[in-house]
Parts: sequence; structure tokens; C-alpha cells
Amino acid sequence: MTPPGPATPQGQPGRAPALRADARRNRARILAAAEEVFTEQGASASTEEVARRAGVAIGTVFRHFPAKDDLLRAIMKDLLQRLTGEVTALAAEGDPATALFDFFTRMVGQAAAKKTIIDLLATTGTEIQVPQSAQGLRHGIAELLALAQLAGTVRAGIQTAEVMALLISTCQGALQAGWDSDLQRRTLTVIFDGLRPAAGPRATS
Amino acid sequence: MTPPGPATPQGQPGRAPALRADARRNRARILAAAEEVFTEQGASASTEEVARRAGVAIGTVFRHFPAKDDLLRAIMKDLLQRLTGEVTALAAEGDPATALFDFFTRMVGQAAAKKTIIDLLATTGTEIQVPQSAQGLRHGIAELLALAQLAGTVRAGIQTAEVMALLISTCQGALQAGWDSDLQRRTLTVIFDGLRPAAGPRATS
Amino acid sequence: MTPPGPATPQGQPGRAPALRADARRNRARILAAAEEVFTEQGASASTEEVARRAGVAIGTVFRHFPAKDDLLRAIMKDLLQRLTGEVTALAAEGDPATALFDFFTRMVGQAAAKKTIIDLLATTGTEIQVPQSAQGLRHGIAELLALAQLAGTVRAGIQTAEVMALLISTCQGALQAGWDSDLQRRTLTVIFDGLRPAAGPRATS
Amino acid sequence: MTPPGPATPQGQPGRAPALRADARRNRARILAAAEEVFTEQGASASTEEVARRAGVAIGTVFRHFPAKDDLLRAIMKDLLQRLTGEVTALAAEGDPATALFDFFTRMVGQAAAKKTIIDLLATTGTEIQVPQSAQGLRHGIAELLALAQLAGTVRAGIQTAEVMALLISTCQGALQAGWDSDLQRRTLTVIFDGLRPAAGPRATS
DNA sequence: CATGAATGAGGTTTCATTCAT
DNA sequence: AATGAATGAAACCTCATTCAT
Repeated sequence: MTPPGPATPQGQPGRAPALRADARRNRARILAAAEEVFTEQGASASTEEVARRAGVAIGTVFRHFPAKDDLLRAIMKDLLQRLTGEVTALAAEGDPATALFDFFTRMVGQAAAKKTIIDLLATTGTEIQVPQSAQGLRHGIAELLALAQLAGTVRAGIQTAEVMALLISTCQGALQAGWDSDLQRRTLTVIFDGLRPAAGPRATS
Repeated sequence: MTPPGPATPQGQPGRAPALRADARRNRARILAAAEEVFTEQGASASTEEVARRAGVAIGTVFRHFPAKDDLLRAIMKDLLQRLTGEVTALAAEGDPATALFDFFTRMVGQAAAKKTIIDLLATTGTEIQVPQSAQGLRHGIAELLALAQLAGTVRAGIQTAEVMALLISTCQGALQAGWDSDLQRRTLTVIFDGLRPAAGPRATS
Repeated sequence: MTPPGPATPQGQPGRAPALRADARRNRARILAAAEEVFTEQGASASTEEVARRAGVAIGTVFRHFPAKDDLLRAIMKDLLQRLTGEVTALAAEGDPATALFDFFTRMVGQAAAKKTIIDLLATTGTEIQVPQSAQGLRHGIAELLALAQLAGTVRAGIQTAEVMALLISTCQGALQAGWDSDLQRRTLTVIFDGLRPAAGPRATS
Repeated sequence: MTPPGPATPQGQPGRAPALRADARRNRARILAAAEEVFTEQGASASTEEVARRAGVAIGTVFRHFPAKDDLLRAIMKDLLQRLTGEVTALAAEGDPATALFDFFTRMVGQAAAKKTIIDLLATTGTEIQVPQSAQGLRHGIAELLALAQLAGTVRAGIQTAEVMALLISTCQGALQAGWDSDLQRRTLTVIFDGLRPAAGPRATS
């Protein structure tokens, strides 16, 4: 029987080496700073700038993320986890099609702010591999889609893959200069119209 | 009266400084090499690699394009001009909605190949400004859109802005790993369905 | 009268600050680990690697050895003390020339194994000063040499300095790649022949 | 038939890419500076210091020697070539044993000055591979040895390997602090006595 | 004009050492 | 006394850009 020791607030039992309080604090600050910096300056921003913004020395960044890529990956993972949380939450609520469209809209809206972060998701040269985290997001969306199709508010043939493809595409598109909220709305309208069943509001005769 | 000097075979009189034959040849080779290199390795590829691929020395690259950004801009301009040509050509032919969708599909198909070039269009940190060239493309698409709406094969309310937004978004999306031709078709189907009028002509397949 | 406090089991009264049992154990483990690590990877091995091998944290290493150099010095001292012990023991036994040559041979043999440790003796940029420990070794050798010269089995004019010089040189030489046991034997044969008197007792083998 | 172009003063036809005059000048200055710096500060001296001493920018050093090891290797090669030249020259002259001993003495004398350079020959962690250059040196010495053995001024059984081993060992030994010229002489006397035949030149009676 | 060597700021990473826990 | 996170000075190396040849 091991002595209890200080409580380690972790989900995965025993995996991570139980960071000290200050280390955990710094790790969080670095992540936050990195998100900010990469958001503003793109993925080519220097690690040194991240350290400065986080208020730590450069060595501390590298203790937590041995290479720049690790930092980028960590940001992605964080972001995806937050997003996945949102989808799951929405899935529990009311009308699934509305939930899906809501999430879609919200995510695109965020993308415009987060800029180069989401864009890293697909683009960067640094081989970023976040399949596992992305899996969670895909899962949540698949669920919403299935429910909406059952309810008849989204067309039958459509698969998760193209919904994801449209989601990511639109997010990336939203990163561009323009895209005021009006343009965003009109663009998504086209996509949502494409997802809704042809019949009902659009009588087939 | 300026002394005659060597004949300058150019449209805009007096603008460019009268390139020698070999200089013009080099410029073209550099552009071609740059497109190749940036396509393969992304915008962070080194200028030296471009020079190597073009078979010239690094100095020659910088004589033609005083900064790396100039090179990137030039590639973008080139690409957009080619695309604009295609739209205009299609506009002259048969059914405008088909032409629009065709162009859309073709461009997305290319994007998958051109990789980081189109992606530069929106992403890069280096502030790339290609408004004038892009204007041509927008123009062609606006024309196709208007014709299709007149013919009743594209919904009335839709504006050029969102069509462009969808086009660019999808191109960027297509740059990602997955997107086999099947996924591409299904994704575009959603968008095209969203563009078509609710009633009648809706394709059932 | 100082308060009694914990008993300090040490020869030099009052010098060292009375190590706790676990501290003494750690000191030993660190030294052992350092010898291993520097032997394998040379003096440029990281202090952190030493700590890891010793099973202690980096801070503990620095508590015992305030700088890396101190660690290196301590290893040297250890090694020299062990060697000095051997010489003294041999001096007590039979024929002094045989003893000298035996020790010489044995030490060169070890050098091949200890690798970069002995090589530090002479080489390193970090100014290592081990005169006092080395003094003991020199002493033992001087004694053996004197006895052998008295017995007429080593030439008269030779001084301790060049014997030490030859010893250290050969050890360093042995650190090199090649030096299989045969080469080592042949090399030492030359030196021993140079040490023996020209006449009579010259070994033919 | 290719046009002659500027004369390229090179032995190996076509191998090296025919450096420009200034490049060749810089390469030489870098090598000289590197020899100086590593001589003074050991192999751990910084490449930046070498650049400073050579009066060039750091980038220039890396253009000529893409990694620090390349620089070290180049120095070794240079040094060995010079040495090989000396042996070959001596071989052509008078008494081979004298020549061999002379060279031995001279090299050890230089070693004391060159410090960490020769010591790199055998020691360094950076895997230096200069077998080909070293081959030349070994060759010259083998020749001298054979001649001296023919003349009966060096003992018969001795092979090149142990002469090399002794040479390198003594050079490394000489790198140490002490070794004034007197100690050097006495040390080498032992070795030379070990190399000479037992009989003859060492009149017994 | 073309060439390619030189420049030098800046990037990532390592590691001896300090210090809060 | 032990721990291990934080520090920060360098180290090595890259690459856009300039400039002598």
C-alpha cells in the first residue's frame, strides 16, 4: 500500500509523472502564451517569443515541450478537446440538426479569431499527428449527424466524412481577411441548405 | 526623346526595364522552379532550393525578385491569371450553372495537387497582396453566377462573395491529407445542392 | 566544548561536516555512476546523465560536488588512490623490476577499459589539479625504481620523472581504438628493453 | 572542348569545385585560425571563436565546414599531410635510424606546442576518421623502420604498429603540463634504447 | 547580367547551475 | 538533505539578403 501523498488531479492514472504545482502552472501559462503568439504571428513565430509572453525562461519551454512541434501538437490537442466537449454537450440537448448547425457556426466563428491555430490542423509542414484527439471530435459530430438524419432534418445519404470536410474547409476559409459575420452567415446558409433534405420545405412535386 | 535602345517587346510601354533574352528565360525558369518547390515543401522552403531547381545561382533569383515575398506574390499572380482564363473560357460556353460547377470542381481538384501554393493565398504570415489579380477571377465567377441565376439554375439570393468564400474554403480543405476523389465529389455535392434552387431541378442521384 | 551531536566517523577530525548515513550512501553512488558514465561517454557527458544513473536527482549531485569539475577531480582522486595502493603492495613483494613492469602492464591494461577517465588526467580543458593524490603514486613508483636500480635490473641513470612520463603516455595511448593485447605487449616490450641495462640480463624473448 | 577558363591550381582533377580566389583565401584563414584556437582552448572551443579569429562571419565557417567535426577533420588531415611530408623527406637522406629518431623527436616537440590538436588524433568523442591521411604517415615510418632494420640499427622483430603506438603515446604524453625539453629527451632516450639492437652499438664490457 | 561567397541575425536546443518546494 | 523545475548563457546551425568577382 503506497502512502497517499499529495493528491494528483489527473484522469489517466499513473501516466503523467505528477507535475509539481509550479510546473503545472508554468505549463499552462506556456500553452496559453503559445496559443496567443501563434494566433497572432502564425506557426513560424519563435519559441523565444512564447517564453517571453509566458514570463518564463526559454529553457522552461523546452523542458515542457522538448521540440517546437511538441508545443504545436499540444495546442492542437487542447483545442480539439475543448471542441469535442462542446459537441458532446450539444448532442445531449434539443433538436440535433439545430445542434449540428449551431456547433458548425460557433466553430467557424471561433476560427476567425484563432487564426493560424486551426489552420495548423491541416496545413503545416511540421508533421502534426493528432488523430486520437481528432477522433473525439469526429465521434461527436457523427452522433449529431445520425440523430439529425433519424429525425429527418438532414438528408439521408450524407456521411460524416464530408461534414468534417466542410467544417474544416470553412474554418480555414474563415481565417482569411474578409469574412465579416454577414458573409459567414451567408456562406454557412449555402452549406446548411445543402445538408437539409430536398423535400418538405422544398417540395419535389 | 529617349534614345531607342533595344526594342522592348511589352504591352505596358516603358514600365519594365527591357529584359535581355536570357534574363527573360531565367525569370521563367525561376518561377517554374518556385512553383514546384513551394508546392512540394511549403512556403518555408529555402530560396536556395528554388535557385538550385531552376539551375541558376542564388544571386539571379534575387535580381529578379528582390525579396522572397516577391517570388511568392509572383507565383500567386501567375496562378490566378491561369484560373481567370479558364473561367472566362467556360463562361462563353453552354449552361452557366454547369460551367460554374465544373470550374469549381476542377479548381478543387487542382488544389490537391498545388498544395501549399493555394494555401498561401490565405494563410501565410508574409502579407501577400494579390487583390488585382484576384479581381479578375472574382469577375469571371460573378459573371457565371449572374447568368446561372438568370437561367434559374442557381438560387436567386446568393452573392458572389459567398461563392468565392466556398471556393477558397474548399480548395484549402482539399489540401489536406485525405480527400480522395470520392470524398471530394460528395463534399461538393452538398455545396452544389445548397446553391441550386430548392424546387424542381434538384438532382436526385 | 562543542555539543556532542551525531558521532562523526572520520579520520580527519572536524574537517568534513558529518554526513548523514544516506548522504554518504548517495555520495558513493554518484561517484560510481560518474565513473561509469564518463568512462562510456567521455568528459562531455552530461551531469544529468550521472544523476540518472546514480538514481538521484540532479540537485543531489550538486550538493555533493558543487561543480562538474569537482566530480571529475573526485573520480581522479579515487582512481589514483586505488593505483597507489597497488604499487605499495607490489613494492613489498619479490623482484622490484618485475614488480615495476607488472604494475606498468596492469595499469596500461586498465586504461584501455577506463577510457576517458585516465585520458582526463592529462587532457581536459577543465584545469584538473590532482597533485596531492598523484604524489602518492609517484612515491610508490620512485621506490620500486630505486630498488630495481639497486638490484641492477633497471639502468642506473633513469629518473622517476621519465618513468612516470612513459607510464602516463602509454596509458593514454592505450585509450585508442586499436591496441589489442598483442600490440600492447609488443609496445611495452620496447619500453622495458629501454629500461633494462644494456648488458647481460637483456631478455631475448 | 571546354574553354580553358581561369587556371585551377589543383592536383586531383575535377574533384573539388574549383574555389574562387577569395573563398580559397578564407578557407585557409579559417583553418589557420582553427588550429590556433583549438590549440589554445581545446576541442571544445566554439566555432564562433574560430570565426572571430579568422576575421570572417560565422556563416562563412559553416559554408566551408558544414559541421564542427568537418573542421576538426580538416585540421587533422592538414597536419598529417605536413608530417608525412617530413618523414618522406627524411627517408631520402642519410642514416635511417637517425632519421627515424629525429622525426620522432621533432614530432613530440611539436606536439607540446600543438597541444590539443594531436591529442584529437586519438581521443575525441567526435568520431574522427582520418584513416587515409594517417595511412601516409604510417607508410613513411614503415619505410624508415625497414631501412633501419636492414642497416642493423634497429632491432629486427619490431613492427610498424608499435612504433606508431609509441609515437602517438609520447605525443599525447608531451601535451601535458610538465615535459620540459630535458624530460622529453630523457623519455625518448628510453624508447630509442628499446628500439636499438641489444648488442653492437651498446658496447657491453 | 550572372555568379556564388560572405554576411549576420535569429532559430532551436543543450546543460551547468540555482533555488523553491 | 533531497528533489526536480527554472534559469539563461552559449552552442550549433540555417537562410534571406548583399556584394565582390
